[in-house]
Amino acid sequence: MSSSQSPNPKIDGRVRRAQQKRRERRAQVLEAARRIFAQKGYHATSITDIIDAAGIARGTFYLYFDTKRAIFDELLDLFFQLLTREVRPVDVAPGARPPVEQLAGIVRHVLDTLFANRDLARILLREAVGLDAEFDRKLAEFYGRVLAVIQHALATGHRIGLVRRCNIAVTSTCILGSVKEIVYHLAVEADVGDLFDLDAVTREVLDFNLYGLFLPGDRKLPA
Amino acid sequence: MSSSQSPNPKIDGRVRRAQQKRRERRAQVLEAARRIFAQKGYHATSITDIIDAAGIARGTFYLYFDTKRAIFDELLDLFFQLLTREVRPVDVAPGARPPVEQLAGIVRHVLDTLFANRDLARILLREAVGLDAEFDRKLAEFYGRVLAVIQHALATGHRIGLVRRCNIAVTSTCILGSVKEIVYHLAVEADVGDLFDLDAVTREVLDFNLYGLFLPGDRKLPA
Amino acid sequence: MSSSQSPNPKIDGRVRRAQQKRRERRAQVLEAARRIFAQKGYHATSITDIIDAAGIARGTFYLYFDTKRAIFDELLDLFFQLLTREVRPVDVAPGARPPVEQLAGIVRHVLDTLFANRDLARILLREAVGLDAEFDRKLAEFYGRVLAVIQHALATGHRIGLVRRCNIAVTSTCILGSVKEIVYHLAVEADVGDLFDLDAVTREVLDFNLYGLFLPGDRKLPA
Amino acid sequence: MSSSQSPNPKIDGRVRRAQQKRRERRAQVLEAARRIFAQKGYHATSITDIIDAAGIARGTFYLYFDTKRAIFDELLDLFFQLLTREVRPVDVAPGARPPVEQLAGIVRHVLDTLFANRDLARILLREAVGLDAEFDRKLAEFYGRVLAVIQHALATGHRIGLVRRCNIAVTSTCILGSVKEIVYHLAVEADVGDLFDLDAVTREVLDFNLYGLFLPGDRKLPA
DNA sequence: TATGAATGAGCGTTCATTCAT
DNA sequence: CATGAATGAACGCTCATTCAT
Repeated sequence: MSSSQSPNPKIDGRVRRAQQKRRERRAQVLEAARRIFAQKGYHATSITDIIDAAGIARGTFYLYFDTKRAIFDELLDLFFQLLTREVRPVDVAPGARPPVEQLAGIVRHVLDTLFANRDLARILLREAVGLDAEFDRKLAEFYGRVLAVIQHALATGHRIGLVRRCNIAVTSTCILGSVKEIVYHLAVEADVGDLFDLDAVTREVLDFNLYGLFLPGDRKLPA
Repeated sequence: MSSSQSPNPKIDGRVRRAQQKRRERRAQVLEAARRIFAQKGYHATSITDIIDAAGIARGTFYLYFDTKRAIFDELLDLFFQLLTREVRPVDVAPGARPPVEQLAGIVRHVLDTLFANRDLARILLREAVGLDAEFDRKLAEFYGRVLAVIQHALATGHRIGLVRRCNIAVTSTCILGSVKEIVYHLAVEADVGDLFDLDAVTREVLDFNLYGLFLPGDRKLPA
Repeated sequence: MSSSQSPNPKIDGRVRRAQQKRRERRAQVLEAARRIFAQKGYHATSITDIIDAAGIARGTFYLYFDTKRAIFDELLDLFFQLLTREVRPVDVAPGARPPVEQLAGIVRHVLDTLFANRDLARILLREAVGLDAEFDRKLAEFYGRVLAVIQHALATGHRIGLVRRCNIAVTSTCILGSVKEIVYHLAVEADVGDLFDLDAVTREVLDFNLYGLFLPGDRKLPA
Repeated sequence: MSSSQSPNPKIDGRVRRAQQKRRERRAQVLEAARRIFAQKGYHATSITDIIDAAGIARGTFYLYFDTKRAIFDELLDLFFQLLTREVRPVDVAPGARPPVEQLAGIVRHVLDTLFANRDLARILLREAVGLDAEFDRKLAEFYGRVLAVIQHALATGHRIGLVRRCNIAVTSTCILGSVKEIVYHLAVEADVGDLFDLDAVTREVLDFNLYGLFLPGDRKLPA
């Protein structure tokens, strides 16, 4: 019950091998573009830079990608997928792991992933900002999804009495901002040789978001 | 004891009026550039866009600014000054206003200023990101100064026992990020017609940074 | 017997003084242009350069000269006059000074004049070359006049049996060339501090043109 | 014993043909530039002029030459080589051809070459003069080499008693000047239809430089 | 499929000239 | 007369994209 059958398995194999080769070629160009975009930024990167890095001819590039913009979009979309996969609502069902543990896990995963894909993170946080209206929409959509997850978590926290009352829109934005800034430093500004204790950073970020700055004894609002 | 005397007040007046006019002209071009840069971004903005918006001829632009880049720099530097003026260490001397009130004042001022200069904020947070190495340095320096103020405040808070122990580097980055993200939403993403209760936003941001998310009763670190 | 009479001598004086001032202003601009043109060349010299050097405003320049090209032309015309004045047919009338002495005098005068007006010489020999078709005509006319004088002298020399038979067109061109090249070195290439014994140079140039290179004993044409 | 072997002669051929085509294209642009530069001069020639004459697109020009200046330099360098090849010290070894015959050969060759490359000669003698400091250096170097050869010849002439005593610096400059001026007339000023008996011109130039103007009998210096 | 020569719209910048004050 | 702000045509150059081979 295969969806498509061919009377000629020999040609099938040839086609499959060709497609395989094509996929590899594409990946090779994508990889080169990622490196260069991260290094020089979108505008400063020329098609020449990419094809030189990929070791292909000018025309070949356009065999795999429609425009310079298209390959950039694809890189970002890839990264969006990578990140979205990790951002998942906290499970508050009975018997689930403690929420805070789950949060720690998510944050740790996000930091790990970003750090492992510093190039893409750099592109997302630096080069994709202020590119054009079309990209703004895409970015807004992505961050909107992230915010929705955070907001859902806050609302759940309110419902089960774990989280104090607050303006969800503002607070979720603050949380997103604090994480983005940490990621930015880790992925963009930190020198290559810098060593990070990602566990410690994770704990600090969580602590900041969960407990704020004040000591428990001072927990009174300003008059 | 007048600061400067001229034997020819008539010419003096003429000169003064000319300088006045020149300043106005400059401001007019700067204003046009601000609008366009905020709207289309640095790269998508052409000199033609700016002079069309300013209603001047091509050559006139170069009478007031050396290069396209120079006028952009000037806009950003202006904004840096505007912001830096407001970011000042918290005063913990006896008799000073309560620190939290001071913080509230600073945050409120920053939000006010940014909101009143949405174009510049948009340029700072979107167009100046990932522009080039020279601008990166400038930006890093600015945020470095802001971070230094936050870190100083945290250290002081530790010393006087107001703030719980934490990793100052990570925590200050989180604070900066939460404020930047709020500003970004207010200045960049919010629709023109949106109404904000800046007081309420200020309060929420402060609450988030000071108290975090958890209810007092839950104030225990995750195992 | 004055060509024009005025009923108002007071206004006459005023007019005369104004014209005098105008003439001085013109000379001042011309002098500045001469300096700059000689230094930087025609194309590299901007109107800004000239008015800065002359200490006048932009518009003032166009009060005295129609175009950048016009002031350049005027400088060259001035120099043409200066030189033409000195280039005069040799007098072979009985009782006149010996022809060779006259020649020595002329060459010496030309070298003196050119050396005293190195700026103008530099402009004539460097900047005016290959400027445009219109100027080519002017230059050709000037050198044509010089050549005519030389050719006349050669013809006269032939007639009175002083000069050996030769192709007048070619030989006069050689003579002009040898003098031009000497002038070029003196006026253009020589460092400011260099000292020249103009008398010695004059003698050498004359010797070269009159006697050529060969020793008398070798005076036989190549087979 | 073939100089290079390739496992794929088909590709080799393709590469060779492509290089051949490239060389032709380059030559075509160079040729167009030569024509226009000679006609209008460096400054009056625009890239548009060149590409129109060459029948190529704007970008194509920059595929073959880096800047407008670079193509001009290349033309001149080409010509420098062409000329330098012909200017060679006179051989005075026993058994060598008579020096005067050698000189005649050199002069004849120079005139031939220049006349055959009138465009380049025009560019060298007109457009390259007073272009900029960088080019001045280049030109000075070239003429310096030519002068050195002349001076060496003079010194040799003195040594072997063939040439009368003279100031070598001044005399060599005169010789250079006389040849340059002849070349200038032949290559730059002469109308296209003019006919020259280059042999006759050569003889006249040599005669002028060797014997000067005076008849043997008058060979006495002015008092 | 792969190539790379060719394209041309578009850019930022300059500068001789004009003209209202 | 003198000023200098304003003008705009023209320049050299770049680079994403196309297409014949």
